[in-house]
Amino acid sequence: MLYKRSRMCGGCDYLRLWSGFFDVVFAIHQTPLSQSMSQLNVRLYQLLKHARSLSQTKQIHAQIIFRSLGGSNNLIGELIRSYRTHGKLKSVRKVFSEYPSLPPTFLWNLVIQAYSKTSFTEESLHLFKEMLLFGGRHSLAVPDDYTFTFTITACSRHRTLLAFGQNCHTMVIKHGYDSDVCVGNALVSMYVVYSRTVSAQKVFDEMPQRDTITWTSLVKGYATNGNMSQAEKVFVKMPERNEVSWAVMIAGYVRHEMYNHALRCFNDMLAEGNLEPNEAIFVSVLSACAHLGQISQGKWIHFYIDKNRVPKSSNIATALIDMYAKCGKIDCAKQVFDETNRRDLLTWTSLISGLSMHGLGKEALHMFDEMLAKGIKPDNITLVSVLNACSHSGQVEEGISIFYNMERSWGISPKIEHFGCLIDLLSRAGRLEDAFKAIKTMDIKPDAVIWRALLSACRVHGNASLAEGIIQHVSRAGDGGGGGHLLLSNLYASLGQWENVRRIRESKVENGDVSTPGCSYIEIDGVVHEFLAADKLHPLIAAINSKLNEVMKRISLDGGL
DNA sequence: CTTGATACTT
Repeated sequence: MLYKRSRMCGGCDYLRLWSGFFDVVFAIHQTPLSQSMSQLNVRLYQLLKHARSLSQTKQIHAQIIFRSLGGSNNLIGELIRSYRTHGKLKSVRKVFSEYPSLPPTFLWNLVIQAYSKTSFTEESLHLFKEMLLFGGRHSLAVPDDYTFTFTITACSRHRTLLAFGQNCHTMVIKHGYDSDVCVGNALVSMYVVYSRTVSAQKVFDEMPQRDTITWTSLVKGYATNGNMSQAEKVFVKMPERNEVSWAVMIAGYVRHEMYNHALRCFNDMLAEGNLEPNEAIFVSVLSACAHLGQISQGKWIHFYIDKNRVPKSSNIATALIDMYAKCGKIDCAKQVFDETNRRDLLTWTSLISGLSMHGLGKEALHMFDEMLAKGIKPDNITLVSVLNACSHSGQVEEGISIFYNMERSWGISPKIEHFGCLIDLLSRAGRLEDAFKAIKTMDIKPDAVIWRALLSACRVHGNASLAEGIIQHVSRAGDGGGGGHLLLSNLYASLGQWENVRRIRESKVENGDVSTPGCSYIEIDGVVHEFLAADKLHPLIAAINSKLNEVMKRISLDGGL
């Protein structure tokens, strides 16, 4: 039976393993059972450690049961670990519950860890509580430093378990495990997840020993919950940095929209020359290039990736496609997509979004159909791009149909951004009344983006009376929250009521409500140009504006607006 | 006998 099943599991590496099985069977037949037990144990343990497939794990499991080895800690532990790596939590649980006596701490730890890495983190904590009950009576199952590492990690995965994590922290101190580096690291990163930077810093300060992970976790804390200059202060004090430390800094700059800093940090890392950038770093840096329109740096990174044979994971491909598309090189984006072997949802989505960004709506929809044909289900981000594509290529009916079938076709309920796309779609097509009606029947509260889409269409189509109606509707609905001022002032601006615009702008300044102006970048011949909304600072602003006017004129001639 | 902690954007 063993022979047949292992032949079925296939693959090249199984041969070596199969000869292992053969040795085991051979050994069993050669020597008396009593003498072969410990050898058998060692052999099965080795086999489990190198098992490559679920089927192999199951075969060894069968041998463990068959040879009555169910009480060997090392075998059961390795079995649990193996089932966990295959995502078979039910099997993990079964092996654990079939342990012949009260499981020792080591096995509790493995099961708690197995759940802590999944979305069932509560189960880790449930097991931990159960363990505490047993541990009170049996010294066999008392939690140790590993147990706390796993439970604290579990608390950081789920966003609602701060109190439980704090209880663990108390127990850690009581048992004296707070001097353990890994426990301390788990605590620091847990407090970071819950934005408790002060607590994270306190744990950090009180740790008797720290390693690179401790320092990196603290840097991450300041980079996500504080500002980058605080993160920098910790970063420069670090005794040693690894790839993750740099990744945390670069991603922090990107999160804070400090794209130039991100690129500088990346170059600093390369200048030190002792570490190779990894996938996370490439993804962040490419995102910075995309935001800055820094095509030259982006191309250089692409070249670097190819030259160093960095595997083109779907994440890297996605970042490259996005970078090229945002830098205006849609052909390069397409080429990267064509060269990517393992396309997933993200790769497809970034291409569709890039095509749509470039006004190639028909092509975007075509790619969307191809994606569906490959059996890939879209997510809400894909659908935003697809709806935008419809909007930009005038495929109104197609867009409406996609919008109203989102729920039924893919189980995605329309969110505010999808409504925004729908309103944009209808507005651009001149169906202003339909758009207004759709907004009024929405079950989500419309935001400024949505009103702005409709209003700018009112302006384009010269429909002042509808704009008036919208103003009345908005002030009746009392939509003052977030961007309300801006919205109202845009409303009046679109009606040409400049007195009202001025009144709102002034009250905004009095309230100290200063919004940062929109900003965009483009790189031409190696020079990055920066433009702010209503820019007057660029040296060539007069020439740029006259060109812009010319473009706008030609658009209105061709587009028949 | 044997289990640990840090990273990515759209």
